[in-house]
Amino acid sequence: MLFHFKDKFPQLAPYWDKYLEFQKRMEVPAKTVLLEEGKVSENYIFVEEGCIRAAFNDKGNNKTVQFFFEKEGLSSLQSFLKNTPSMFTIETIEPSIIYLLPKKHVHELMAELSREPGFLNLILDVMAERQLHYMREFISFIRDTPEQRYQNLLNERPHIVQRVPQHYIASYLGISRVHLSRIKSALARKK
Amino acid sequence: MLFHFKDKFPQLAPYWDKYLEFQKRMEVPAKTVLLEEGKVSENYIFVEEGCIRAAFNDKGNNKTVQFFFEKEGLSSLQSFLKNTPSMFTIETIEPSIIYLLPKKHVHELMAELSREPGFLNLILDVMAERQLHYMREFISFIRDTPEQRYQNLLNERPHIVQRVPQHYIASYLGISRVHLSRIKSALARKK
DNA sequence: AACATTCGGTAACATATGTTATCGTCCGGC
DNA sequence: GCCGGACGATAACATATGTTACCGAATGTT
Repeated sequence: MLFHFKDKFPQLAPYWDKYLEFQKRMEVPAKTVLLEEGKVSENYIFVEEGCIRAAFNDKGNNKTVQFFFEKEGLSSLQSFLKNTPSMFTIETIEPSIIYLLPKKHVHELMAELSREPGFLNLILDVMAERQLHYMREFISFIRDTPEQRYQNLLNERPHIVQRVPQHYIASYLGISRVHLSRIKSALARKK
Repeated sequence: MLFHFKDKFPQLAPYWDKYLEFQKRMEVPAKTVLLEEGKVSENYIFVEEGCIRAAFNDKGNNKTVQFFFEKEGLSSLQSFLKNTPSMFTIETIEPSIIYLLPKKHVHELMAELSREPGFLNLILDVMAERQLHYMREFISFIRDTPEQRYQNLLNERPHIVQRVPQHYIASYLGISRVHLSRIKSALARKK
């Protein structure tokens, strides 16, 4: 949740620079596991270049729940905040350049920021936005058919469809890869 | 998100009592609309007695997304925090006793609390928990069949199945009322 | 160049789910 | 006590979706 602040609240920029030195830069190939399901998250991850997915194992099937691209930050929030085993594996999709900021420094940074006036509203905002994100995903399952969900993806986040292998997208949409393929050819025929 | 604190963090109790006088007590019959979809949320709602649902309109169909019971508090978070039109209608299911705390006082209360040490971590915790809630709902759609989702509901939140009319539950599970009825009779046959 | 691996398309079949319609029960208002 | 509406079960049929299996293209490895 941290580096989202950087773009949105430039007035806090000095803090980021101060913590730059603690970040570890890594250049990794595709399919590199950054955090394994069941282990405790130790780093906040910032994507400089490339793309990453969060997934979990369901009776032998690997199911993707979220995608991250350049300039986005992520952590397994629940694991990171509460020191519990992560529900997800975090894995690169493309060869990527990432920065890791150890949990210890994240907490220091948070402590410093909390003294800044307006920080409470800031964090409320950021957390509310995240909450909204998952709520929208949830509602979309109640409201939309898989075909509609795929179209939403095409309209709202086309970069995902362009850069992510199709079978990851299928599990993210909650359907089989065969059915996603069917949906695509049905859409192509309509035009 | 406010009155969750009351049970979990008794050390903050004085604050609640102080704001008691600003709350408006209401005794309402079933199917009373407390907030209409499209309008801006003006009150934080606390359920003293009874039960409430949040729902939205989808092409003429009414779809329920969440249930609330006694001693729970709620608001249409996004509408409440950002003064935007609510995505949901909030409506009683049973005859209920509720307390309304106007937004103005909620903000005052938050401002006071933010001076309390440890409040930041507290609110981070509460927000993270809410986020987790919606994330789990979302993941359940990716992972589970409707039948499994119904069983989860039975196991984890049986009070919902007991007190809420079945067609509300069907839309909450993302299926038709007919199919939920089928699932129930299939389960009954298994035993 | 041969080869394995990953990825996506398609077909055929089985199963899950939606839609519409009908019926019976329960419950509140009159 | 009668009536209408809300609720839930069931059937019959249509459609959506999963599963398995096979093919071909692209890519990386040796």
